[in-house]
Amino acid sequence: MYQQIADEIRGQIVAGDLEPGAKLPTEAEMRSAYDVSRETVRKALNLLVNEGLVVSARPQGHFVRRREPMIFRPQTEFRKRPHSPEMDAFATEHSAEGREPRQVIEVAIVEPPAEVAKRLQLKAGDLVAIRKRVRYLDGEPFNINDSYFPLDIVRDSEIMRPEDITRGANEVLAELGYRQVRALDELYVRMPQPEEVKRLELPPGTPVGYHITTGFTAEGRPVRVATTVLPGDRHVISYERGLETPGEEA
Amino acid sequence: MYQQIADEIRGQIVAGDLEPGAKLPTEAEMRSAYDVSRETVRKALNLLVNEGLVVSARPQGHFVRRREPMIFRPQTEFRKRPHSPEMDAFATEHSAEGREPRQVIEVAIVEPPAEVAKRLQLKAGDLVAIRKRVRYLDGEPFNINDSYFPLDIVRDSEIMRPEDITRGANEVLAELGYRQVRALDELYVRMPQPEEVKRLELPPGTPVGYHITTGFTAEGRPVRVATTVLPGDRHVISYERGLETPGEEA
DNA sequence: TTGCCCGCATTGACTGGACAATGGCGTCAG
DNA sequence: CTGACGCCATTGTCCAGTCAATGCGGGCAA
Repeated sequence: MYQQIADEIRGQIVAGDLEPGAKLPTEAEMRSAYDVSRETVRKALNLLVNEGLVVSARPQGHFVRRREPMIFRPQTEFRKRPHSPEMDAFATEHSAEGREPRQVIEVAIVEPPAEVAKRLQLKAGDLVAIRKRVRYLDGEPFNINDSYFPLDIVRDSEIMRPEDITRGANEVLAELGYRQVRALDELYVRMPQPEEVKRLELPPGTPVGYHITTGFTAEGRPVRVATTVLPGDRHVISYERGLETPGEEA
Repeated sequence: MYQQIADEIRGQIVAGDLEPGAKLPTEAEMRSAYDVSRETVRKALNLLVNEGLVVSARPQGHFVRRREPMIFRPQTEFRKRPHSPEMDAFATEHSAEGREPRQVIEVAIVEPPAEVAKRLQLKAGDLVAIRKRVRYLDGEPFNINDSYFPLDIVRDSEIMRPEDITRGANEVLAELGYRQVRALDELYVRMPQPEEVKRLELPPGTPVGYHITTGFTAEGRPVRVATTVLPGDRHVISYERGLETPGEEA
């Protein structure tokens, strides 16, 4: 029965009868409209909230959720910065859309999590340098980006300083003799962990993409692992590929 | 308070104290353990269900959710089939992992949805051929893959027949004179629509990746749009890239 | 031994009620 | 006119209880 209520409202949302930002009837109104108890109405609303269609703003009511994703291009991070050299890759990508970027950088030396150690082919006890970044757009948290480097190759380099690296960390790695020529990308789709919910201020019903890039040198050594947590409501992941002709084999 | 209960159980799950498949305490047990009402316990469980950590099997109880993703490689769909030619790209990719693939194909001529028409650069009223596929693995639905082709270039071709195309629809397109040399991939992360929940038998708390590929010929004409709905609990999206050196510009 | 049926534990759905928290808005005082 | 205060509509949290649905497993009959 609460499913039916949810279905009806969901229908109005997808049909456009209720536009993004529109206010839904209050619980009391729906209660009398459908002649059910308040808890039943709330269950219907809870469904829609968990589907990411509705947000609740106490005590204003429930509203149809707005959605304005930005474009995330993993490839762009490796292109030459076309414009203002004082902006890093992130700023360049998004400032064009008229929003103000900002990022908070933290640097540390840690034992890497297992999934990172595996991809960097480290032995137990090996340490890594980690650059943790939370990126903001117009003051709102946008994504979390953590880059891991084997400690022995970045020790004392610019990468250890908690400041923007204008020309990109990848260029610094190249200057150190570890130019990346190949990357393996993996993407998981899942619900966020509570810590991610807090750091990214995610409303309920917001899944995230968890993107892991491993960068390799020409010799095949992995020298960088970057993980990005991408809130689904703020991102489109986009990339371009050339296609192999079916005659050749990789 | 129900948050605290959820936190505690979540902690046990991520710490590994509760292994995948393990049975949680019953609602009654938790009710007396925490000395709260049943509704409060259920609210905590509902949180975990929507986070994708727990599934409920009535009337057996609640269980820690299992997760065994398969690897999805958009690039592989363009490689020459290395092994058994009677399997299409999908079967080849997954049969190696010892599971039995199957797919149901449907072909139709329709007016394309707006997001497809836009990518195929069609005029209003232009029709497309659509190949709708639901793919199964070991009898379980795995993903939904719909491919759209401009009707004028595939009319009367093999693509209109609702059967497996062993050598791949892309090869057929190439034989028709429309070899694709470039593709644009977009990926959205969102919660599934009710229809997708039904077709893919998605448990609550399962987000999906919505993958749209547009294939272009050397002349720059889009000749194929493929959309794939990828349940987050069954997929890892994976691809490899060569990296441009920062000296050159794309 | 085999097969059927029913009980029972467990979760799902719904009700009615109570109190708390929040933020806007109107009112009132300075 | 301005600022502070308090009302109030609305959602959040929690409780106690009732009945329904489900599937396993034990008991009973053939």
